[in-house]
Amino acid sequence: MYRIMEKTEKSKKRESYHHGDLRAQLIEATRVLVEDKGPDHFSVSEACREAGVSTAAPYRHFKHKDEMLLAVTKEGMDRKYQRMVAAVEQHPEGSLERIVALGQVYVGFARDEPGVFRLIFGNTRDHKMHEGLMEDGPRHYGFVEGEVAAFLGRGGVDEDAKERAFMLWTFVHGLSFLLIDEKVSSTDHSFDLDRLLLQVARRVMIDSA
Amino acid sequence: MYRIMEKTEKSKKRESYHHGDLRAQLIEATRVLVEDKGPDHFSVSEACREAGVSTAAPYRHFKHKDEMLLAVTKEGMDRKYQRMVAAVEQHPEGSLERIVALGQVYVGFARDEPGVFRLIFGNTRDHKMHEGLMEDGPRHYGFVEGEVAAFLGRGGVDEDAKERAFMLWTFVHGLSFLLIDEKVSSTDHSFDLDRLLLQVARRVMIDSA
DNA sequence: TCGGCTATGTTAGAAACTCTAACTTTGACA
DNA sequence: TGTCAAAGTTAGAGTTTCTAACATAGCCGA
Repeated sequence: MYRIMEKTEKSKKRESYHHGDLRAQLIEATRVLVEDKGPDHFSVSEACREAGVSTAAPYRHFKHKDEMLLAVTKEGMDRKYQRMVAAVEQHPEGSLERIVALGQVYVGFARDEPGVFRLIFGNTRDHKMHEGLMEDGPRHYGFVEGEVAAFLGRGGVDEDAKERAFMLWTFVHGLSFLLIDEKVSSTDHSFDLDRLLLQVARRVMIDSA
Repeated sequence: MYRIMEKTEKSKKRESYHHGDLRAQLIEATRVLVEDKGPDHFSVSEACREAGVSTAAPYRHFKHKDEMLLAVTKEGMDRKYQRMVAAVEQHPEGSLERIVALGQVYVGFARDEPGVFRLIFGNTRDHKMHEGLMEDGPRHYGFVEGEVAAFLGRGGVDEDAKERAFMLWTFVHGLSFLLIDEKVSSTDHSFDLDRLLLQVARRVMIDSA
């Protein structure tokens, strides 16, 4: 699991009245708690205890609890996107490996940070409240569609490319949740993630429309 | 959305001290609230208001809040399973239509009862607390594997059948969540569920291993 | 250097929620 | 008919989110 271990100089017991870095530290505390207890068992109070401030302090930085979660969500989406871009760059343009790599990052992120993954893709009605969050999803997905179209050798993203991209998304999305919800044991000897991703990528990307 | 409208004779304002049907009525109230507000915004107090009893009353029937949700979960799984069996029976044995029908029920259930669907497949660590709930999942999934094997014309469920069944599950699972989480708009003119399910069923079930 | 403004802390407390304890009612059954 | 247990009730402890009113201090202009 993803952990940031570097602690700011004021991480424990500050001596000044003002904290100096509270907003960032609250977001980080929130992220850790979300991973530890799950998004629905996260409490503001606990984050405050963690950061060593009163329970009223966060409300100088966030309108309400959900805004803290949204901050973590946003930050998580950015991180996930960066991983996707980095993964793709390691393979030649238009190759199937790029597609597979995208799937690996998707599932990998879910397993590394299930809490944040849930925030990103779970019940997301309140994403609308966050500035820019609603735009990130389609933009990131557009990137995937572009890769799919590139593999197919099309000029642009046509209907067929969209459909195939959607099948792939659906697949890795479902797989991610089944894994983090422990509906399927990844330790099962017959479970081979890379093989499975390759299988699916082939079945979806190759042959007739 | 699924609604039970029949009201028991004591549904509103009972005159007797004892309720008579509280357990069942609380489960039903819980189910409705879970659909209306989502599983994580459900509160025992509200269910009590709904049923017209004090907030302490449920604790005669359930150990804690989660046990009420588990009851709804269990009941939902049973209902989902029945729908699956019923759907399959409408098509000839070993036909691809049976496979597609299973997918339709899966996604259909998610759309009809997103709240309960989330309970069944969401963060399910506490399913262990419920007697029998942990066994239901594998049993229902075994049924699907059987159908897949039947289509393939195998004697039993071999490794290949298992892998294909898993791909299908993963797909409909992901699709369900993307739909109920509004990551993809089902009203999009290019979105055709039946077509998509058939596409995927073909790609997964037909041709080389 | 000083005075004040504003950002960012604090404490106190309201309202909601989960769950327990102790009490009450009532149906069932010996 | 009398008693017990099941299943309600009220009271309240402890936690939570969030607001209001107050406190501190960093910064900035005179």
